[in-house]
Amino acid sequence: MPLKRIADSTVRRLSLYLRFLEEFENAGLTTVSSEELAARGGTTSAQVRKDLSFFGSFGKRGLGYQVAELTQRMRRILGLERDWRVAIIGVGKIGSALAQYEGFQQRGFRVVGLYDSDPAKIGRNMYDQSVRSIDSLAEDNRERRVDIAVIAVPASAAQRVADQVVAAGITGIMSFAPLQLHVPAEVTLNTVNMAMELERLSFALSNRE
Amino acid sequence: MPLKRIADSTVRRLSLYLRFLEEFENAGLTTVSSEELAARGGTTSAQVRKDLSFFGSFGKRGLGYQVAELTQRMRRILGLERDWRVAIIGVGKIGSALAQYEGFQQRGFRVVGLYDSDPAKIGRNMYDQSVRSIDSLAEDNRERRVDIAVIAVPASAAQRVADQVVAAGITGIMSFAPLQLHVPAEVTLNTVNMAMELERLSFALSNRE
DNA sequence: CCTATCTTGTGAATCAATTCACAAGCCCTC
DNA sequence: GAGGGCTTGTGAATTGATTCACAAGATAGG
Repeated sequence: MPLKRIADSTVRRLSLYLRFLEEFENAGLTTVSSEELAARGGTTSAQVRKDLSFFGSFGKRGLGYQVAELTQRMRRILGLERDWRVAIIGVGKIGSALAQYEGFQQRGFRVVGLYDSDPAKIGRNMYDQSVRSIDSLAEDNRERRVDIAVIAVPASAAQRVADQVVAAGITGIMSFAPLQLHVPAEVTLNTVNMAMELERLSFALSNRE
Repeated sequence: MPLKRIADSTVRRLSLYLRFLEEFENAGLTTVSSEELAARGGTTSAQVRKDLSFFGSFGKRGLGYQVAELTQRMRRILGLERDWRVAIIGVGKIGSALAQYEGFQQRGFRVVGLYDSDPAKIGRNMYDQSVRSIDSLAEDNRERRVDIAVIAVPASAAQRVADQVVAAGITGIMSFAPLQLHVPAEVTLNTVNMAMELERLSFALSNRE
């Protein structure tokens, strides 16, 4: 639907707007202006309108936006109207935290598989799933049809796991490994790098006024 | 040290460069060019040189950069030459994962306190620390001198906790709560929003060619 | 129906980030 | 110590993102 490439910063803000719209909806508001959305998110009304304008025109001049309608539009734009089938690879601390995270399931990200390489974990039942060997990923995926693989293994194993994920035909990856993964262009990769986030904070704290 | 405000994207890349430099150092390389650093990180050599130029000139023309020297410079720039005293607030799934995360400690982020509001957890010993009530944060901090509070509590409690953190005189916050926190300007806040990251991936997957 | 008051949607202008391109410096060889 | 081959550091040019500013629609009230 979008005519030109959408900037990453725009997508991040859309996600924020959706969060605020849900708040407003829960608070019983039926209508919201770009100014109100902007105030809630610490941005400007022009920014909000520009962001939305990439996808269409959803408001009424003089009036603002219908909360319920805009919420639904945002969900559609962000691809949240469908369920996503997720496999979590690496059932260590981070993997376990994610497997149990309710917000995950609630938003339509359904965990359909847990994988690990540790023989002590393989075969065990954890978080309502039977843990399987990473080596069975490709075979499993013939019927599991996983959309997104969450990579939560140590840095040293991450690239090998990523290769297996790609080989299994999974085209979405969310990685928590603190390094740069290499995947083919047709695979979409999003990395959350905790080390980088800490260092960003360290930099900011070290360079105040 | 930096003369003008440094862009967030620049700091993120500095953090990446540091990671690559450590790799190169482990591999025994003594010298590296901006072109090699760029190739490793999927950017351009001009970008690398421009990023570094905000902080000084660290290379030798015709030769490149000394790996060991540049590594140390990057550490200094990012504020990683000192230890940071960290308190983890909310010892649930995410908080526990972080408390046990070795990369955390290794990079000089020392966990000096665990806090929770659950009476079943308060007083217990977890991960080599005695869990304390969030309400004792301000009092504790008179001697604990925490630099960074990691907020890993449910969204509904996050703003209240943030207020307590600020009241305790802690000026660095890393939040994992999926909402926008409001803090005074003198407090540095960095938010990792998992919901946003998932939605970013969802958007990317939904809008492929 | 006309006027006053809002608020959107969007080109134009500004501000910021990235890329280009090249002079300047360094090493090595002869 | 002069020349060739590299690679840095940085102004200038370009590309991209944000902000400005205003015409166009919409509502409400008289």
